[in-house]
Amino acid sequence: MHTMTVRHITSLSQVPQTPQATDDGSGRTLMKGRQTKATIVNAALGLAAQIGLEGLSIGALAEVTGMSKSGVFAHFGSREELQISVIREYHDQFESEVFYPALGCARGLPRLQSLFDNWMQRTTTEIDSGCIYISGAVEFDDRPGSVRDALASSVNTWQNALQRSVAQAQDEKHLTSKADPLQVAFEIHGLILALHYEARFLRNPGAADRARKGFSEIVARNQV
Amino acid sequence: MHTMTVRHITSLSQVPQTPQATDDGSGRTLMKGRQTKATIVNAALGLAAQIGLEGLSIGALAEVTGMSKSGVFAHFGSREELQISVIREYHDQFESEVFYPALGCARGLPRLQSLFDNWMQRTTTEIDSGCIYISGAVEFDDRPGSVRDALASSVNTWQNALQRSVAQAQDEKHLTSKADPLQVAFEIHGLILALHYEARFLRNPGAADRARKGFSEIVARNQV
DNA sequence: TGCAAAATAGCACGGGCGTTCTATTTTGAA
DNA sequence: TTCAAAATAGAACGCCCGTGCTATTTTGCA
Repeated sequence: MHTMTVRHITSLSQVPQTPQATDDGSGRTLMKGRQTKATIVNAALGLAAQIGLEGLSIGALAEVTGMSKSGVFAHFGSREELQISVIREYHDQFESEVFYPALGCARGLPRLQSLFDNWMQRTTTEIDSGCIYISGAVEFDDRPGSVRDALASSVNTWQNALQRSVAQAQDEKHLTSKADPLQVAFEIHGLILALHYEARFLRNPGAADRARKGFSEIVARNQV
Repeated sequence: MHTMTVRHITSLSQVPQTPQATDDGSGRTLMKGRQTKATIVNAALGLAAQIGLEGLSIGALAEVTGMSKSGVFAHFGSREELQISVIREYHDQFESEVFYPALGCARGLPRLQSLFDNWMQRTTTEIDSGCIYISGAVEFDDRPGSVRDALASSVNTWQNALQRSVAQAQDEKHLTSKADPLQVAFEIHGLILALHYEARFLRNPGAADRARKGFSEIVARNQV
């Protein structure tokens, strides 16, 4: 029944020959599969933001993208790998929307303020669309495995960047050296989480203003 | 509040004859079903805290309680009703662990401090067990229905109590009248959410201390 | 243009889910 | 002790899931 075609690798030509591809525009040799995969991942990101990484199903994804289940599946090899791809995509978007633009501001308080503003901006749109860093944390907080690892690693990267920015603001004498970067980052994180909770779940108006006010209070209290 | 049930009585014999039960100890006429239901709900609460209200499955619950699936099911009539029962149970526990004990403290800052301490205490244990108000918010933030309604209503009850306590602290001149109770409650909520996120998901040590420190800063800033 | 390799589709599988229906057991007041 | 009602069990349902096969189509260099 199951004809086990044992692939004996005797010659290099049997190695799957991953063709290199110019990862974006028009340079030809962009294999169709990569574009399709990108399409799928984007659709999956939108879906996961709304219903969570755990809610993500290959069937639903196939329907959305107009493909067959197995066609979608083949790009990832497992549901876990799909989830990880989604996390990576989210990570990249977050980085390019929140982190990189802030590098245009001067080290210290200006950059910290920019990081927060960009973060607020993104969270505000996520009041409608949902946030994977937040929903994923709840879904995977005691479900060990590679998905959890990918998620935690991604969040940690961002937290470290935020803490570093606080420390830089201290170096630049914008914030008092007595402040604890971990404490400041913790409190800022809390404001974002409360914003997401109260605006997205409870649908309380004015949450964004309260988050912004909270941030300025934190800055004021830690100013030199 | 939930004892309304104004049954329109057309023929007494048709009324399902809900037998009244002494809801606790040994007073006889405690129908076996009620005890069993309570057992199930408790097991469900433990399960839901860990894997979420959405992860709750009747099969798993049957296995845990040593009953049959249909035996469990019969007590609720639907999965939604089971989830709502769990939310009610959580609500009651939260109330009796966090809210009521604080009423023993004097109105104003002492009571607010007690509310926060009790909340911290509960959240600390929930770093291991999980919190339904937090995971449920993420699971149901755009899934309308009776489960979401029950959850939001329960959370709102608590938020109102917290805001009221802040306002009382202003009345008692413990906090400045310039403070905004909504703002203060928002920031406190953020601290708890950050604690839960960073301790339960990221497993960062020291999060509880940061939450406590954050609270005392909020109080200090708003003190008269 | 030919043709291997890559991409996609189609189908089936085993398993868990909530729910329904019908039996059986257990309960507790008369 | 009796016996209806309450509580529980058992089996079956249709559904969707992830995944593994095998075919078929599409791609893009030689």
